[in-house]
Amino acid sequence: MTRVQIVEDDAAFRERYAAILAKDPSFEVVASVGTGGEGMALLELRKPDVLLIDLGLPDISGIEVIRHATQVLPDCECMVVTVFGDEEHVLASIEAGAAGYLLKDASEESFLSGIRELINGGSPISPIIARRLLRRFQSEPGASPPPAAAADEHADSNVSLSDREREILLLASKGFNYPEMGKLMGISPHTVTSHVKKIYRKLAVHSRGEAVFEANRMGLIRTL
Amino acid sequence: MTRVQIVEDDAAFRERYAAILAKDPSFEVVASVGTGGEGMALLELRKPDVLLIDLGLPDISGIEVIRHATQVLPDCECMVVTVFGDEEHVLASIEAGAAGYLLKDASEESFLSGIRELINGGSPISPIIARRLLRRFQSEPGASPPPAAAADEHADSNVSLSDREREILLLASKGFNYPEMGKLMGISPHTVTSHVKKIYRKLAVHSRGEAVFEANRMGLIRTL
DNA sequence: GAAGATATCCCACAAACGGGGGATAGCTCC
DNA sequence: GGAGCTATCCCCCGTTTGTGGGATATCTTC
Repeated sequence: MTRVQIVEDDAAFRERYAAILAKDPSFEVVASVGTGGEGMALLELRKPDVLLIDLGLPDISGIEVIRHATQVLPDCECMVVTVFGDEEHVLASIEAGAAGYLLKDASEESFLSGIRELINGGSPISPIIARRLLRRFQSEPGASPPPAAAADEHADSNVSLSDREREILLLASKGFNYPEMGKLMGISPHTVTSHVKKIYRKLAVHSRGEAVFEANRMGLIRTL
Repeated sequence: MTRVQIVEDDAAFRERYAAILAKDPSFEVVASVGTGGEGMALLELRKPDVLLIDLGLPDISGIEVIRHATQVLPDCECMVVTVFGDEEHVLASIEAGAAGYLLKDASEESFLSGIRELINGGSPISPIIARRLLRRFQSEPGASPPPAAAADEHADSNVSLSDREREILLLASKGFNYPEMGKLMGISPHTVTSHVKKIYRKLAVHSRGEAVFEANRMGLIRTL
């Protein structure tokens, strides 16, 4: 019998988790609360084997709860279930002692199997999260190449955009939309979207803001 | 159409992988060999999108093949499929550039979904492997830069954003959408839109891309 | 001359965004 | 006490974006 505690401020999600867990009789939800304060208080009372923890809690950060849990209940496995996939949250959670990290859009099956993996000593991690972790790992071990921005023509950090792509990126960074860019460049708006798609893949981003940010960081577009 | 190359010395496994891949018409096995030498030679000829690589090859280590692949085919995703779950192999693979790490006992579904995750920018990792990675992360305090906490007194060039606004701008630059930002900050998505509207007015912009660009130019957000 | 990379065009659809309202509450500064 | 600012929340609605397809035409490159 695996005792599970849920700490998640969204009642709908709490219920969803509980419903999923109810499908496996080997799970028992011993606590289900909406704030970090309640969560921490209940940890020592209910002594769960697994803690499902959201990061965006109204009172304190889920990170704090994880830290507390690993201290007072070293045998309790903490699984983060959240919408946040950014590096800061992931790293902070793991450093605090999280053993698993799932995104909230995980399917029911991966959710259940995730918890089973957890109690079997594994660390289920959403692939998107894992990629960020690996990136971190790859950059750490070796001497990290200093980001010395050589302002040369070939200052690309391994990504190279075509002229057309760079041009579009610049226009996008100035707030032009597809029809406007098309007009300015004398091509169809559809073509612009095609280019943008390729740019996003090359930069590994999924939105304008992110693309401009990354391009800036990589020195692909000049701020002047 | 995703081009897959298989490098695995056990013919039975090679065939199994090919059979599984055949079930999804969007996959095409462009090479399937049993030695690292052959594998490296074929990489540049077949230019696969995904490399399934075993570590225990007869001639050279799969690690070498990965290293070679990431150099000559930067866009090719390398997925290790092996029986070795020890830290050395895992870390070496990842440092060499592996993007995924599955154990050979993975189910057919997790195998297929793993490859799909891979090409979608994720990193499928067997939970047992992931646990070792996390342990590594936890033990090595490492050079994890402190999360960009707080508000420095930046010299804003004539516009001044409130703390809240700056915070949102930073999140926007990292590709978060409204619901995610709301969750992250513990406020309603509606509130986020309100802030964004004000930011746009202050910066005199009308889109994410433009906002990030301007904010960058004005030194309101750091490119890190 | 076949293969690759690039640029071009088109369709379609869900999700996200931008901008227009308006409202309550707390805080500061005069 | 009231004006001004910030933060918070909500609705509506048309536009834009992101992303999946697929297609043709260059122009190198091998």
